[in-house]
Amino acid sequence: MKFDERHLIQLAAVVKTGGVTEGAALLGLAQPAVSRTLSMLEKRVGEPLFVRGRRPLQPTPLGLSLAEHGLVMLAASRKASDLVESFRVGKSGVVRIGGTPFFMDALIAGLCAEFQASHPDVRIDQSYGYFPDLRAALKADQIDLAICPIDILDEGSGLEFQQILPGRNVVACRVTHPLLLKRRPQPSHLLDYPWIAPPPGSPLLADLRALLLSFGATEIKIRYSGGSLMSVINYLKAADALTIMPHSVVFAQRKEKTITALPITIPHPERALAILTRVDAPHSPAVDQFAEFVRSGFQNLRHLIKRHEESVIWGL
Amino acid sequence: MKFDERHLIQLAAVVKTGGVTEGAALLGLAQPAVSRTLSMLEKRVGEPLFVRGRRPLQPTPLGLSLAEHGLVMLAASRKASDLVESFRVGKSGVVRIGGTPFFMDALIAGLCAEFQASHPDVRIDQSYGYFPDLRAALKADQIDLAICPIDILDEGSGLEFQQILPGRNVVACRVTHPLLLKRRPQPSHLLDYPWIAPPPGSPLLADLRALLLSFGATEIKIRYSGGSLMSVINYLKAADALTIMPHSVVFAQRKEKTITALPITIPHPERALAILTRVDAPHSPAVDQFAEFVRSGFQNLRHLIKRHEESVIWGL
DNA sequence: GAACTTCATAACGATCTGTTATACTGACAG
DNA sequence: CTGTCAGTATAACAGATCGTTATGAAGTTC
Repeated sequence: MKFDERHLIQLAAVVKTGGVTEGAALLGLAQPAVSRTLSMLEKRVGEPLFVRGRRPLQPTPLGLSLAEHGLVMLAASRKASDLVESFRVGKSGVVRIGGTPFFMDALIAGLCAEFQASHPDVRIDQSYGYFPDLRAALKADQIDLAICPIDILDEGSGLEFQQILPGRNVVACRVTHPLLLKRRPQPSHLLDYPWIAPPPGSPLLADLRALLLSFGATEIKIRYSGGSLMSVINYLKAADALTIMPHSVVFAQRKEKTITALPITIPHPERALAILTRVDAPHSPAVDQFAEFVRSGFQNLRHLIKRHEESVIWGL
Repeated sequence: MKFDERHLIQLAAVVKTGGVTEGAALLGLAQPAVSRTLSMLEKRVGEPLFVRGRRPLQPTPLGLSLAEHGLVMLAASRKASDLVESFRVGKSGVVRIGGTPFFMDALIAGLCAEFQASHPDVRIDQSYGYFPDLRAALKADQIDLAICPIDILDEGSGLEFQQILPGRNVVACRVTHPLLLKRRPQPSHLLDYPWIAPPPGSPLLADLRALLLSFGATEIKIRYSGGSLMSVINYLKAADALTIMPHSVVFAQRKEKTITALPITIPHPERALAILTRVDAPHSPAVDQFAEFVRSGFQNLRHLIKRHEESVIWGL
């Protein structure tokens, strides 16, 4: 006995509403269509599904049981419809993002949480990597979106770059670092302290090498490397070490009052934080929504940084 | 976005099996039918449901989510089919039985349990009543089956009677009753003990009156009445009282060694225990199965009683 | 018992389904 | 690189089914 699922749904509607006419209305059908379905079902099943001549229409036990299954289908069908609707406006789906560890940990994770306040049914799968990996992952359709610093000369055939934050590095240290007591710390002083190197593969690592060499270091004294942001921060909290970090990452930690940036200007890398997407990516509303959210989030961040620095200047 | 449920089921089958061809086979369809459904779905939804050119066919997140709903429907559909199959052979459904209290309590309840060992999905709704109520309940389609003693002259227009046990009453007492010590108790002795009367409405009540009067009682000394079987048994356990009961009911209690029948013959009532059904009752396999089970159960009981009495005689 | 509501049936056009036949595409081997 | 192979998409068609309107039958209510 194989059923047409639609028939069971019609049965369920009739049982639920207690009448053929009402059941038909519930499904947006004309009454005779449903009536015919019921007759057909009873003939196929060979058992009465309703007690005839009773109003409100009373189902037999078998009719009732069958209707329950129909109701399950009706609910599933409705859910499927809702799913597509919410997917269309970006309210459901999956967003697979990849990015460099520091940015992800310091900035993106929090943004994800904020995003899901308004998009609770969007799942976010996060992964880590540096530009070459991320580019490959994008092209292999393993991620929808990459957030990473790119050199202005990086070529991304088939990729779209959207710059969201200018590249700007600072030297980070704990808030009790002795160098912060000097009115105008000199680059040469920096070489007196142990250094933490960013993980291999990070563009920051190259920045650090260039920086230290420009300060006249003959050899680079690395005490610790390879840790994630949390490791680096915890290390910094416990020692007068120094490291190089994107300004925005240090800025995002300002509330914690554990690390800060030395008031010393170092060269801008020719680089910018960007959102990378495939130009031929399959359209996904949730991804679009998330990307837009990240863009506006970083725009706010830029303003915050600007105001923060102005207040510091005025505060001087 | 309204879906044809069948389409979602086809989608689910394809996702589940990992291929259009296999999915079609799972549903007993040709491959092009399913292929067309998928194209149509993608066009309607406006989003890709599968990553093209991948084998095994890989669904997009949206495709996967939709397929899950389809799977729910497929499962519900299968369950509905199974339900009808099991209903057809009487393995599921509802059986509404009514009967006289003593028989129901002593014999039928246990039979119900035995029946459900082989028919676990059949629900049994039990209610109590005497012949007039049961006949009315049958005609009003409130019960499917009545089990009660009927007078041979009861007319049951529109009802079918199936006799399952001849009428035979005994005088019941506790196993320690003093009358059991007498070799051949005389009817007159019976009047020396207090009597329990069956509930009003029970045909046993009339039997009791007739019996006592035939023994020469001028007035009927009733000490207790109206209780269910359990009450009567518990009363009997605690006093040297007597009562009248169907032999089968006393017999069913033999294992308990609490009550027994006095070895004294009393007149057969012109009555028999029967299964009553409406002749125009809607066909219900579960009811048929149950009725057949009850019939065979009582046939066994008859044999048991016969063998038991033979052994008692040989034992003498 | 009359008015009213609800359900069943009939007839019909449009749609959709499932089929077979066939062309296309990606995967794999030599 | 190319031929083969399995799997998928497309085309065309016959038949079933759906949903509709119109109308008759049955039941409920006052």
